[in-house]
Amino acid sequence: MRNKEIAEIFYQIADLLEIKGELEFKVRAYRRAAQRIETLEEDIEELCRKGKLRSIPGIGESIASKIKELIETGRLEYLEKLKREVPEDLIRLMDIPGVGPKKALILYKKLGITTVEQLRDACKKGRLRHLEGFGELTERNILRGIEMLERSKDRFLINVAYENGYRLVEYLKKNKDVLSISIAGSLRRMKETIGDIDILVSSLNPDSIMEDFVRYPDVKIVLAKGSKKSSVILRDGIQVDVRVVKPESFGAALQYFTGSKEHNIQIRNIAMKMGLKINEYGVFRKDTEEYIAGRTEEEVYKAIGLDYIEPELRENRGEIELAQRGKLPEIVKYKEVKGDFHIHSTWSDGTASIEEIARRSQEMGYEFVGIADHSASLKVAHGLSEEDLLKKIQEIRKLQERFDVRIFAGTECDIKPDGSLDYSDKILKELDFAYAAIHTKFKMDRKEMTERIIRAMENEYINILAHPTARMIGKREPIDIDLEKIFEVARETNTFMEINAFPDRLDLNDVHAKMAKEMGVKMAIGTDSHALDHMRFLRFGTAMARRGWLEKKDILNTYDLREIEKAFGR
DNA sequence: GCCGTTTTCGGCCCGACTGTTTTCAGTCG
Repeated sequence: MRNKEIAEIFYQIADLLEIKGELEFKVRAYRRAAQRIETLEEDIEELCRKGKLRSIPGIGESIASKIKELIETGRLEYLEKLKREVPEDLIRLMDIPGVGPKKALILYKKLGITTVEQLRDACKKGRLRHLEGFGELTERNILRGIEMLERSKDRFLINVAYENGYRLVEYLKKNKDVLSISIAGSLRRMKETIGDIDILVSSLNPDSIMEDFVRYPDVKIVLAKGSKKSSVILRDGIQVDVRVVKPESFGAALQYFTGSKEHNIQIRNIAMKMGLKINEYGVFRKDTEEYIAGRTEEEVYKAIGLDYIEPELRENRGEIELAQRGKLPEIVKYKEVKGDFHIHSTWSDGTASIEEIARRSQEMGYEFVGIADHSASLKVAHGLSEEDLLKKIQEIRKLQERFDVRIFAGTECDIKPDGSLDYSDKILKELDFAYAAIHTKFKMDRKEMTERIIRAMENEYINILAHPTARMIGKREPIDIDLEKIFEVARETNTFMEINAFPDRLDLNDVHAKMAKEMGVKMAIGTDSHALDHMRFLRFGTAMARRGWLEKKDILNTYDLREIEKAFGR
């Protein structure tokens, strides 16, 4: 059984226990264990065999024996028993915003409701309003919640959240009562997908901020409006929460609302052991309630003896321990990424000419730009014949005379099912660099697919493996490959792994990038732009690199031109 | 259910908003 499957089962147990009204901390213990398992790097079956389950924090005697039972028998009597007591379907009701364990249980006990459909029907017929703790408004809210759930099943891609978030920040900044303002939450941490947007403001006049916020032209529905917190849904369907705090609490609140939750729990534990208390208003002495810090985040971290931790690192993946010892990595800065390797032009399926791309690159302050169009066999994307590729190289050489930005002539060469390449060595050699990429036959078995990719990487003219797992967020599962093996070969052959910055790819992702770095593999960021407008996605690739703890030296895009040319080895 | 530099028992992060109440439970993050 995979880690994720086992984690799912413990999440399920937590939900069922919660509906049953079990002790809150027991529920939390199961959730914590599930989360640990989900984010575990080692294979849980392996740990189980070695009898090391108990070494996972949050897993004690009881949960360890349940894991063992699951792995050995494929089922869990405890879960079966729970399901006999509480209908499994009730869990789904808790997905509806506004319905928690208590309401779910009442709905089941009083009206026999177990499914979302039944609940929708009961709301429409006005059957909920007579229940204790429910009213007509509750019915309407639940109906709206169901609608929203169905509409927003998927989280939002980072670019959607990023653009909406920063546009709104610019709008709010015009209010003269805004003293400081920042994005918080998962968007500030630059997670690959975003549930909702959090914005934090410091002001002495919160009502003025909230008035402006709910009047923002893109607001579709106002969900809540108070002087400390308000929530709306924007036209794009994404929810935005704005919170207003006093200036002396801004840093503490920013730290609190940036999360992640797991990171903050750790932070609070450290504070607790020091006799301190951290909440969104500041750091306080536990006994006297004396205010110690809170105006800036730096202050908050310093108060508990930690170096400042960049938002992208705040996932409780070991950053706190390193911050305590002053050993945090110096992660790559956004401005250190000096160009983009992966841009499609009108020669294949891009919408901009090479000249336009070069001009835009210069405007963006790039030192280099890589043009990487599709290869011949990818007919749907107008892949270039070898003949046309030579013409394209000529065009680039000519354009180069008129531009300061270095234009690298490249390709995104298809890897055929047998691992051979779409272009001959003779023509690959003429280019400045070459990507290899999988665009066909995604469903090969693990061994075959891994060998296919390795064979391509072993070609001396291939420099970068494009979007290594080929996943598309919300659309396509990653291909089945042995990443560890691929990273080993990458290190041996000096092949760079791409961090594809296109918002629905983000491939390698943060976890894979971290793993690659730890194995000594270098990476290259590319946007996979098919239009000039896509070129600003570069930031999302850098974000994945930062989330993967990558430093400047790990990323080809930060090298000097000489070093890049040397790395390409032509 | 888990855990331990104050604890093998008694804590476990904690506050805001909503809708229902008429002082608070439920939900959320």
